[in-house]
Amino acid sequence: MAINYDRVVTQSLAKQIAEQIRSAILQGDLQVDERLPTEEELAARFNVSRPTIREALKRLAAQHLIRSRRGPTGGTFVTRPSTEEMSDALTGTATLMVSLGEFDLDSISEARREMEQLCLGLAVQRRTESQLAELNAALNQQQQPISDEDFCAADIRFHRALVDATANPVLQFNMYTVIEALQPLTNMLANRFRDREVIIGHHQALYNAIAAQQIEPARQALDQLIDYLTCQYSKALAWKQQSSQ
Amino acid sequence: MAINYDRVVTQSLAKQIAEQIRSAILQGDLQVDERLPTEEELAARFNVSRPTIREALKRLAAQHLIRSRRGPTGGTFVTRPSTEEMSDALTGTATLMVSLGEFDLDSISEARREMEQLCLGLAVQRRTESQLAELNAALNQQQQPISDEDFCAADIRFHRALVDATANPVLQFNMYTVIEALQPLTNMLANRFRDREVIIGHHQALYNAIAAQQIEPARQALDQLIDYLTCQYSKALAWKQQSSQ
DNA sequence: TTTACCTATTTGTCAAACAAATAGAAAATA
DNA sequence: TATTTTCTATTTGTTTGACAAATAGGTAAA
Repeated sequence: MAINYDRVVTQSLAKQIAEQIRSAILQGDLQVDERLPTEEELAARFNVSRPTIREALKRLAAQHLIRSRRGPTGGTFVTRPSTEEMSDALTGTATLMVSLGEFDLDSISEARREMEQLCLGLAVQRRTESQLAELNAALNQQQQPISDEDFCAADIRFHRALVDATANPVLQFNMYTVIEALQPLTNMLANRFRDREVIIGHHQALYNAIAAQQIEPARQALDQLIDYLTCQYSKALAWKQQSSQ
Repeated sequence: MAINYDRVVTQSLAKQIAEQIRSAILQGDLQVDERLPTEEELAARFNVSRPTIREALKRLAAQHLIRSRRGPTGGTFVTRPSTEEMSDALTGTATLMVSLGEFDLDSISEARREMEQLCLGLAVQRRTESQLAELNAALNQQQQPISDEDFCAADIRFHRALVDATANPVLQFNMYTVIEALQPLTNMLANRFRDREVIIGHHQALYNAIAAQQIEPARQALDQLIDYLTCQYSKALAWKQQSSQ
């Protein structure tokens, strides 16, 4: 008769413990701001050493699930990650995927075009005066004699303001990936004065159309911007590939 | 005259070290599959203890940036995270955001409608026979007398197949957030036979339109599905809120 | 009333040791 | 000669035990 075997556990103790606590948090069994047992108590409960518990907790902290504080009112608490923390984590992930070649330029371009057009439709309807002001401020910043880094930061600022005008946090959250996934590629063009001029021109057209709440000119400006960027990226990549041979 | 003060560092050593290594990875200074110095060597280099190094490394491991192995050919290696690993991390994040109320139902609904309509446009053009087969298989699975969990899993399977038909990894990556962010809400409806029938009906219409490559019927079917789901969610939430008072 | 000091608690860091996993080399066996 | 078993050194995983640092709140002093 056949013998049944239990699955062999190859994961480290710390990882297993982290997974258990993570599941409890995601399932709502641990509430935000709830205090976990002390490290000593957790060690006793899981029957492991305190350093092992600490390794497990550091995994959770790295995922913005918990935070800790020393002192009599200290301890380890389930945390409420801010949207900014999550976005930073997400863009780091996206940046890694791009650098690993998981996302090719055509896919990024297409995703950005489609998703930003979608946002544009909502932004044209819903933009507020303060969001318009932010778009304008980013545009003005790009027109200054600023560094490549600042130009790129202003570029992100402009597109984030556009996405913020959708008034939809889910779209905002997702668009940050796409906007900043192109960041390393935008860096290739930021040093060229001519490219800056063209980008600023399209941004100006975008801004004008959004301000006037005219969807068609806005769509065309965005299409032309994405077309231009994709074309320049391709040229820059080809040139870079050729000059490195 | 004024005295200048250096910024006081309040972050733990482990976190600071993790951030430095993470930056090196994201900036490409550390390549995938590259082996880091041993824990002993890192401790010497950063002038800290080995347990502190281990805590830093566990943070990076939790973010799928490194992996480790014991033994003579062991060590700590920069890892190439799979798209699945990243998606799992992302959906965990999205699930947390939903449960924390960062994403309200209207925003989720709107984002899903807009983004899935976008994907639908591409999917109708690009779907392959095997993707159609996968859509059909998920649909057939939902029509079986299965558990609530399996019904929800089949629901995700159907929509993932739809998104996969866009042939765009960036859209796929982003859509997983939106698809699974609604997962806890779909759970509310999966136990009701009547709701299942309606959902299956819309899925059938979607499948038929995608198979026939007719965009308008596909759009209408998706709109009706999202409308139905949003309406039922609202009712279920209102009912749940009322019965918990 | 305000400021300074103190205490006990919890996390952060450390040293040292040993366990476990492991690739490949060497030895034993068929 | 080919295959299997054993062994070794390396690196990570885990533990024990200790002490440092941060800290909220209570108490004492000004």
